[in-house]
Amino acid sequence: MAKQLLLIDGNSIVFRAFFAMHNQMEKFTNQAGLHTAAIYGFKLMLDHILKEVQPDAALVAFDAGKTTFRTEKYADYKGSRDKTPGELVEQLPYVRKLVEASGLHAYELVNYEADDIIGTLAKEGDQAGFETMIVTGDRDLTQLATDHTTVAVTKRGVTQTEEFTPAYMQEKLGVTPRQYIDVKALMGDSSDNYPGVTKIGEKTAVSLIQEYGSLDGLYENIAAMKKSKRKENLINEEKIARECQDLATIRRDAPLAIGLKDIAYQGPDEAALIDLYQELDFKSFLKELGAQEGGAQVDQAPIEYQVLDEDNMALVDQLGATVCFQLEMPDANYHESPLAGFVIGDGKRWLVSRNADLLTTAPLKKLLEDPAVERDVFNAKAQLVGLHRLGVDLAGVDFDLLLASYLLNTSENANDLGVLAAAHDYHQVQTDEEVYGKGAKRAIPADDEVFFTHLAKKARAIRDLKEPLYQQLTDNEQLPLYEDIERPLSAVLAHMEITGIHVDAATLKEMGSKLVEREAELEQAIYQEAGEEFNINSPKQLGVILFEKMKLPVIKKTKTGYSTAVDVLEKLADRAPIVQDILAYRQISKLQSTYITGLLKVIHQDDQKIHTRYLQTLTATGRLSSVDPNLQNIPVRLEEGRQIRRAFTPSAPGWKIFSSDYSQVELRVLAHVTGDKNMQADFLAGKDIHAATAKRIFHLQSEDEVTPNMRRQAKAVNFGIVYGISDYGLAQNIHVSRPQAHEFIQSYFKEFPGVEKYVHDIVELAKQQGYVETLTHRRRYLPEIHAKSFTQRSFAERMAMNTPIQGSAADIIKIAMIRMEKALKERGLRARMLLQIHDELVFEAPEEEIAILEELVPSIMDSAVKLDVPLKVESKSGATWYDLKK
DNA sequence: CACTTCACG
DNA sequence: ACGTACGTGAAGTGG
Repeated sequence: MAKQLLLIDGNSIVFRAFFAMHNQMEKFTNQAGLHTAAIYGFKLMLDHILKEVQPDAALVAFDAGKTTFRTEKYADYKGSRDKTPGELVEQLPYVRKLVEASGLHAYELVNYEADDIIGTLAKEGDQAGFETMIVTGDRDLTQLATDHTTVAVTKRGVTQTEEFTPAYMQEKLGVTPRQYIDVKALMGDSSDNYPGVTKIGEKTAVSLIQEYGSLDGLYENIAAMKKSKRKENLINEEKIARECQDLATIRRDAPLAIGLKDIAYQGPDEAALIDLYQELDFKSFLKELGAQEGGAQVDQAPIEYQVLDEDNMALVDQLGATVCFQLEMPDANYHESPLAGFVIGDGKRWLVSRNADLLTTAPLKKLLEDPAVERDVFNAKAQLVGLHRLGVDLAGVDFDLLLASYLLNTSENANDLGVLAAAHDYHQVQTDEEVYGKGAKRAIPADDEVFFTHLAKKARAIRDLKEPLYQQLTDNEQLPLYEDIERPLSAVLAHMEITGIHVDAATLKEMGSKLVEREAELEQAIYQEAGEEFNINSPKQLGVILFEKMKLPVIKKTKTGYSTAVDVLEKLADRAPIVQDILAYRQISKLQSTYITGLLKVIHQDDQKIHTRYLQTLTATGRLSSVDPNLQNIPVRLEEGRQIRRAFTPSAPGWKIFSSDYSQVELRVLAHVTGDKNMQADFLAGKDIHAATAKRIFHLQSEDEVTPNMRRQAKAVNFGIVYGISDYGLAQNIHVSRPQAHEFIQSYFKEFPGVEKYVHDIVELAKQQGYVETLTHRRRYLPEIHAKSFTQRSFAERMAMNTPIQGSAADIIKIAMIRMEKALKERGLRARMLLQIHDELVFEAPEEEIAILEELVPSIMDSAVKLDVPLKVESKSGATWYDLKK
């Protein structure tokens, strides 16, 4: 088989890719704000063509600059072109990098266009017996087609092409490739700005060339041509036609410094591609490489380890005073995950085992429980819980790779050691997904070598990343956040998770059976009203019933169809009785599936408790989240749902549930960080803040004049400020017109000038430094603050306003939790902290300790930090979580 | 696995 | 003109 030569017209493909993806251009930017759509499109084209042609030699030709021999000869050549957009120019260097990393040669030649390079090499290819494929976005190159050279011209996108061979050109255009030049000479080319002969377009040009064979043939025989205006033009403009012919002719003898022998194609340089994709944020392509090559980017060099067993435990005593440790739990839920093995080591030696029970034996248990040993881990909280299951009390941790990574960049919230290591440019450890697989195929490898190597490399990664990450925390002024807040908090959270909260299954089941009955009634009523049975839980089917069959007005649409969300249904409620029933059905079915069935599934049979997991390294703001199950969204707003809380009871008779929550903590933080004197004055005076806000923005004499509706609106404005206000959002929320909402905001800013200054300044700060911070220097990067897209940029601006507020509130309660845990211990109280719900702490305690908690908990919470306004804490207690009373 | 909906702060 | 309130998790549907 003949050798294959691939020649790509770089500039024209990049242009095509850029304009093909122009409408989604803003979706394709990397973190640094670089546009990447054209690079992306180019990559798609490249993949496509490399699949079709397996080249032995390949080259991408680029234009060297604006001036070429053509512009020297003809000043107007390409003179009408618009300036290349900046969004495209910035991508060109990356396209070259992509080309080179993909194993193709890139070439340009001063004074020549890419076409000429391609023409010259195609000729060399023909002579050397190659089969050549030329890929371009420019039809002019079809003149290069021969029996051994095919010209693929992109159409519409960049991956679909039309392939021009001499035969196809004859059939489609009626001329040969060589004749195509002469056709162009007569008709001209407006995009390249050469005119051709007056009044001759493509049709005429083609028929003339067909008749006379060529431009030369035409002028040789022109005297015999019938007298006409056209003949006159042809004669008068012969010079132009000859010039245009010269311009249209692609050179096949450009003085290239390279030849076919220099452009052998040997496949991609994966490491370079990975670096490039990382810089460009091409996640899907990164994934492809990882999947195809099994993590080729990871250094696969072996690591030395020793397998521990009962007989060589003495090795443990030889470890130094600083050890990296990991109890391996393959399932995310470490309360239940199998304990697959462990690794412990000090950098000199890595000891591994599949037998987690060894950890309960003397030298290892002692090492883990000795406060004098410095232990470094990945996810201290998980290690604490896992070891607790073995009866080992991990005494404390120095470096937690997961926690440190999260603080350095709260948006990089992966939960996998390999992924995070790679994010810190460390490539000597694989991800769990790579080693263990995913989905149903996920399993601990049976092969000792594979499993132990992975464990040892994880431990080594913890060790290798310790110094650089500590250094970065220090540089960011985040060391106190790490050492004084997050690290101690991980132990507090572990303790809360292990303690769990008692849930009475019988109560839930009883509620469940009542709900099932009511659900069935509503279901029948809905079918009746609809006149047919359908799946009420399917928004799609429901949409058909409501908006097609019953012809109710469509208020809002989603990506996929009609919206049937609450706010829509509420607007339709008085038009058809079915809507009320659907709302009621939804409410009940939510309670049933999420809160009755859902919670019953996660009550542990041995202790009748639910043990949630708090995710400490997930949210971008610094809040916790709660999973398996989520105990931070147990119903409270509506009475029917609130009943669920009856099932949450103390774990011992004679005990009670106790809860304290911060009152308006986010607004107090707002008053503090903005320094707004009016808002601070209202808080210092102990006022009802929403009423006080209403009095100010509605210009009332006293708070007595505030109507409930005014207070409600003021409250919404306060929330809006915290969320990063917009008139649109506020208008939606309180159902007023957008100008009206705008008025509210202006009035608010006038009354609270410090707040206005803050929302302006924080966005500027985010733009200037690239991130915002909370009270404790928790950081959130906002690269999209520079986005050109209004939507994206606006999002980032609201995050800039909201994150310091929400995040500082999170800081405050975290500090309180650490102090609270300590206080309970110091005072020898039996009370236990069970739940954190963002601004609320829930405890259980013996009845006789409730009075103590009523003093202690608020005093610790309200003194967690010193703000310019007081923190206010309210407490309640009761027999169950439902029954809490002041 | 994406999408929609709805529970919480 | 653009077109959204901030931060989460779970369940169900349907491709």
